Amino acid sequence: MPATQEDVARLAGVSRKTVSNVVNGFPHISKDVATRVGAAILELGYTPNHAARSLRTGRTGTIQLVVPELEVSYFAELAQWVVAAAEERGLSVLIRQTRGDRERERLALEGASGEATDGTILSPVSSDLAAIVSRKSQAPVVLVGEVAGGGMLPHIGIDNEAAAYAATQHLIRSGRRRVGFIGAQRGQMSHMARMRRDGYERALRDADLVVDERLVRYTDGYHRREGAAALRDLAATDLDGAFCATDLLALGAIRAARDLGIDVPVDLAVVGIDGLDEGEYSVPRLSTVAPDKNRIATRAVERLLEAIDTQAEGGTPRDGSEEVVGFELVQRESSS
Amino acid sequence: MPATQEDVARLAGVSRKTVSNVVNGFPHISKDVATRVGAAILELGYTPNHAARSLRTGRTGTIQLVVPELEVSYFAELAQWVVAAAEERGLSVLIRQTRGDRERERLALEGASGEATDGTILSPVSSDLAAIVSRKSQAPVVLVGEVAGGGMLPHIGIDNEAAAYAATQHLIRSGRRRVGFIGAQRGQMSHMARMRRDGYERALRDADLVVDERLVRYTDGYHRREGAAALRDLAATDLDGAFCATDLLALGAIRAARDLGIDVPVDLAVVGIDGLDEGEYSVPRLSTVAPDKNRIATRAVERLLEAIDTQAEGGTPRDGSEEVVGFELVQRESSS
DNA sequence: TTGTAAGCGTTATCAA
DNA sequence: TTGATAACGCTTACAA
Repeated sequence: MPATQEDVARLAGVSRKTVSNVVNGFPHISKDVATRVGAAILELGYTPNHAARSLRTGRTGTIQLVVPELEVSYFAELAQWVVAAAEERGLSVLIRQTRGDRERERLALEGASGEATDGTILSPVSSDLAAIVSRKSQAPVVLVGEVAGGGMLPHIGIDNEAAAYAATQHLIRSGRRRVGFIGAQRGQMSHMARMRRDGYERALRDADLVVDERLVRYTDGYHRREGAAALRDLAATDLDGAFCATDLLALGAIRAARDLGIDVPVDLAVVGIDGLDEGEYSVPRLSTVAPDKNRIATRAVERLLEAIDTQAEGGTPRDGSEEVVGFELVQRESSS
Repeated sequence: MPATQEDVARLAGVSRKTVSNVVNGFPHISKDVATRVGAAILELGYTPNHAARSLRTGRTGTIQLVVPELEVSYFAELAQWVVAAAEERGLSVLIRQTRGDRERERLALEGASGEATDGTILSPVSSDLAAIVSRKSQAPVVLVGEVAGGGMLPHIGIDNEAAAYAATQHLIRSGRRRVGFIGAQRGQMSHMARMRRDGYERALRDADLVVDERLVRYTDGYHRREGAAALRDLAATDLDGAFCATDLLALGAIRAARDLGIDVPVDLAVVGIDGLDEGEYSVPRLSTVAPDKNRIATRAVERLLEAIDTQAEGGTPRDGSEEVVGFELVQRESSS
């Protein structure tokens, strides 16, 4: 049976409220009382009861991170930064996986775990999430990656069109003329997939190259396996460059190319997006467009915290503004 | 302002307790009352208040997963399985990262977040954690991976010695005679590092090969970078095989070998441990000893749940028994 | 500077 | 089968 404030108060010979003051670092406490209470706390091994505290304050000190799946390295790296940024601000992070499932996504926001947290950082699977915005007076949500909710929710991410443009342009500048596209999407065309595709096409047009549908493939998810399958499918064409919507797809594509005797980068140049650590050590090393993941995570946590505070003060949360984070084109061996 | 049981009770014309009964699926409720309450809940958009419920019940419905860092793919994959297994049992997972830091590890168990969860699945950084066991009547802990607490805590993991033996033996059988070891550890020799090293040595001895300290390197952490550095360091020797304590170290080693013009597997055969998805698509594909990660995660969640229930019923938790999970030697291109 | 009283939303106990 | 009442441990008025 853990000790309560009551126990500490009794042992220290003060009132419960005084213990509370000491615990919360309330300013006006006499030296004598402070040390007495401190000693009692130590002796009893008292820890404030989290549930009682949040029942009273309405805050849990926990935020939720909802991603498709941690097995996809981008989300693991993002999660790492989110957990770190949250820790710096005294917050804990609850992680949920949607596996690209709408129902799981909805549950994460409306179900019990939404109630157990102060707010959510969501990497949505699809842009069609009217449901997200229509939630009545629930905890705040900040979007990361995919855009959703029709621009009604705050969103942190890179300029996907520009990132795709940079990647494709890089391939063209390295002398490729038949540049293909391997894009990830769940279900129907997502906003992110469309942006990356748009950037790809604009880069082609700017270089006076034609957009050839035969060089374009879509995958259901983000796994290496799917990138490999897409490339095998493209191998019959005269492809000499491949812009992949994510690094994992690119790494899968490189593996498949290798199996088919296609030399990367000689026969085929490959560029991805994500800036995974894995691409720095792959064979060949992967050229990529690296978003500032640390910044995305940090800003997402900050924005969420702002929204939580605003709502707590009864204010109306700032409506969904877009926040664009930088990226960097990293040229490595897969595209030289 | 979210609706409370009180509001629902008023609208449905029943008492608060009745609403509680309906919400918790209590057996004896008249059809009529149930539907009336159900309608009221829907109309008001009522969700049970998590804090109040856990204050009352003493349960949070959340468990903690404490790992060194999610950026290390093994932990990301493990986390994925833990989150999935927890979800199946109606639990949420709070993730904390220790970054190999003792203080963070201690805080995760004793600090506020320990109070916010029903129990902890811990992947400790070192075996020297007397502190873990000496915690007074705190929430239960189940260990995963590294052993700690002097066998006083339940532990789920593979037989590290046998896994290392299998990996090393495989290298020897493929004709290697100068097999090196690249091992991960934080600070002083961890229990896991020692077990893996023991298995490595036993396999050498069983094949009448000598253990040569010059072929052994230790890294501080688990990153590709460190595996690469270790291999560069070993390159001056006559090494023809390398057993790496983790897949990430192995992948780093392969990259470094490549850079030095060492052909894997012709000049150097490499085997890791972890069974990462990454190794299935790397160039060359990575031979590995794959633990049943799903089972480790599932059993850890189950054991933790058992311990939580036992403690809730006032029983003394079953003492730290070891639970061994299977592994599989996966032969791929890096060691043929 | 400290103490007293009240209540956060829920479930457990016990009567009705 | 349902309802009243009392906690759970804490913080926030307000009073001393």
